[in-house]
Amino acid sequence: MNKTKVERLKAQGWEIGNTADFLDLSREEMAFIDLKIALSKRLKELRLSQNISQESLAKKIQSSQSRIAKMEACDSSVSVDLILKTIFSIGGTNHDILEAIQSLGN
Amino acid sequence: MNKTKVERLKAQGWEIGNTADFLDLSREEMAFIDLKIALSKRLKELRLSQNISQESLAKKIQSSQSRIAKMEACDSSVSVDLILKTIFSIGGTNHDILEAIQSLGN
DNA sequence: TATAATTATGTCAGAAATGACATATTGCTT
DNA sequence: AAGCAATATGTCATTTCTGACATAATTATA
Repeated sequence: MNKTKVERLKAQGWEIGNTADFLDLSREEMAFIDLKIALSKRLKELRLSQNISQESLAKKIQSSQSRIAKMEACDSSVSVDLILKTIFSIGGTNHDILEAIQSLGN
Repeated sequence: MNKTKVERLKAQGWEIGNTADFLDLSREEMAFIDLKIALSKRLKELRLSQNISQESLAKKIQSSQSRIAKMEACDSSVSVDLILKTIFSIGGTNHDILEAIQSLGN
């Protein structure tokens, strides 16, 4: 554990070869990934606050447990669209989205 | 092209408001579309504020004029991912995203 | 400890999004 | 009005995302 951000991103499939590449990540690429991570965290918080398993949430939105897991892990194979739809489906509101983005600062 | 009815109407400035039920749109579908529309509007505002054509923006992000047009029209064939990436690419920040969402109220 | 429940990871066929292109439409300047 | 730049709309081959499934790893509970 205690992975660096680079390692976490790499583990999730983001194309980051080394530190140099990491530094080469443009501001806009970084902003997008940070936003996506914030949303996936908020999704997990919402689910846990309702004591719902990934499996039952998956059924609720007609998806699968593995895809929920990937959403919450901010896997590169999931879209922001899917994360947002899921947040709304679990009862989240614009306020949740706002808070998630505000947590990023700037 | 097959946009959804609500997206076409909304994009053209129709006030859908609370009559979503006749279109069978659930609360979460509505929330998602409203958010997407707000982001696409903000993208257009950002581009216009910089006096940039869709064509030159397209080159900047290695896309095409038609796709920029579809983003700004909130076409159903474009993802929120693409809209967000484009907003950041044109110089937008989290603050722009926040403002767009806040404009939705609630 | 075991063993059940939950979550994580890998894969893949089908579905959806993408850039590109053609062409239509609008808006602007003379 | 004509001509031109900008934007809108439609289509399509390729790329990417998705649900589903298997199974591994983790966590909870007996």
